[in-house]
Amino acid sequence: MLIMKEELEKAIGVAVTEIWGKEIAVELTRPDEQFGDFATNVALQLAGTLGTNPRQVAEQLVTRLQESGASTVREYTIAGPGFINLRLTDTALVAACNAEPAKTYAGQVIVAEYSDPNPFKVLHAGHLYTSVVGDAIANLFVQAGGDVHRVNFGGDVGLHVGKTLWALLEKLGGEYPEKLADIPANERAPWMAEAYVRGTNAYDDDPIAKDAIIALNKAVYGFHERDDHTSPLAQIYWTCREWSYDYFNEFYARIGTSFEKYYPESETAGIGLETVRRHIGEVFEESEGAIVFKGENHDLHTRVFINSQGLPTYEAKDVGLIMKKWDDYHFNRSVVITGNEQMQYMQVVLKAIEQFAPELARSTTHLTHGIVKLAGGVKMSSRKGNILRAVDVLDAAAAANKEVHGQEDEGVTLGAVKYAFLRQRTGGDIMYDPQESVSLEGNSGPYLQYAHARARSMLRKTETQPGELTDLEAGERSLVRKLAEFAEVVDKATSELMPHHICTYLYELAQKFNSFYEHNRVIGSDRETQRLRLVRLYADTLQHGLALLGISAPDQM
RNA sequence: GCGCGUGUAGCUCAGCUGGAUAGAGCGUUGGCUUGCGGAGCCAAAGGUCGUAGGUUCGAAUCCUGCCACGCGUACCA
Repeated sequence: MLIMKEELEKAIGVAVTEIWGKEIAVELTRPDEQFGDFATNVALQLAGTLGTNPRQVAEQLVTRLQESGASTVREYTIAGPGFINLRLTDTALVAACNAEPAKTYAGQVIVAEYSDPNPFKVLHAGHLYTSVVGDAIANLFVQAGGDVHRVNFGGDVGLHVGKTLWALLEKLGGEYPEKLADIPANERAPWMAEAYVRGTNAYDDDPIAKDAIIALNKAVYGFHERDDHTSPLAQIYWTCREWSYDYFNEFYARIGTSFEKYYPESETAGIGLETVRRHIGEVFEESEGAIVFKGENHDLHTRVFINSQGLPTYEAKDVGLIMKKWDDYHFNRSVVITGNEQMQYMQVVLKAIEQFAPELARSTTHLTHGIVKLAGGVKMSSRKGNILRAVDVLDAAAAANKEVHGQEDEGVTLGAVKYAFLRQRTGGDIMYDPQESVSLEGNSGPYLQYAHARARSMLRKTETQPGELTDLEAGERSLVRKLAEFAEVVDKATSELMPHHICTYLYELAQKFNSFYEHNRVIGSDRETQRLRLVRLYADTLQHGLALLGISAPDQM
């Protein structure tokens, strides 16, 4: 389709040049179905510079196109103030359905970093959201031919570790790593999460605890520097760190994503520190005892990269991360997905990197999203940390699904959550309503899954083999027209890194099909082979689109 | 204060590289079932696109002011 569309745009551009001697970028758009398959407003654009009536311009252009235009176009019409609408031949339209999305990233190495949970802490709703979005975006790169590497970054060192460790010691009654064996595997994550909350409160309320936590934080850096795995405290640290990664992996497996590499901060801190120090004077400078990057010179904020104690801040660790990713992958493009509270922060980091490694900064894209809000609110106990956890969201969806559907179905529950997250444009906060997401009516993941299952069911029901699609009837043509848009929609979602376009499209497609289905018999009709082909095309397209979103398309539900 | 972002129907959202009557879903109202999975389809009601200006043949879309909310604004991430 893309190729055909580009050819048509080019042909119109050539005609314009031949008639008026002007170069103009022609862009075909998708008009309302009543007008045609493609439309262009070139006549309106030209009328201004030519000083003539747009409809006259359109007529002149259409006459020319009718003489020498593409064979894929059946007719050109002029409408409204001077739009030119094109209607394709059935053959061209059907051919367009089989077009593959563009392989924009063929042969390119892409690193997608998302999710980024911190060891020793709980996974919250934001991690679920960013994981779902990141996974879908990574899928788009894969679809476009990229060699995609999914990676994850998290703080296995830092104050939050000290806080958790402090409370863990209290729970254990001291540095007794052997007591960890008493914690059952399924209680480890909540046990640690609770410790983090307790440690945080102690840090804020109790000066003595605060000093102890700061000391613990320093001690943890020491475990990495000395490669200490044997001292009692180190044993507790490494074991709990491992527990965290187990907990993350279990969660990712549940939601159907996985990462090929974790970059713990402990591994990026050193290289970050080193890199920043190497560029003191040219890029970074000393200020009030710290090493900073003067963002003011670039219309950004000044930020600290190495604090006055000589420790790397997150800024330096992020510098290290980008350097490390580069060493590991030599990527063509690196995408980092985080919450939008980090947007301006990341601009500073990238601007700093641009000063000494411009190609790295240029090939790095930072995408941000908002936070997940639960419709109707949810009871959040301060004992749990007063946050909406990832499992709370999944459990709410599962409960709603069970209530409506009468049974548990992880595939449907996940489809509901993922679709609800992805159908909204990435960037702003999103409102999640569990009831609505599983409702199976309206714009939901399960609606699409069901639509797919129903189509597959029809294909199962008959022995007749799908045939060629020709001489389309009105209802069929309308559906084919929609199917032909798929590749374009995927391309748009890929170039903008906006998966929601696919959601919007799939829902419109399903509505189109349901309408067709309601008014046209397939099995047993005299156009059965043709329509079966249409049904299969539809089911395949739905399945393909859902797969890009990371949503399963069961054959039966 | 400054910077970034958001503001579209009762609710949740598309549309935002300017174009043809501003689109969906939920909810509301009415219709369709002796049929391939009715978890559907058809239809109606509902919007001064935050607000005031500006640019343009044409603005939800671009520019400016203002209002509301969110985030950021040096040693957190």
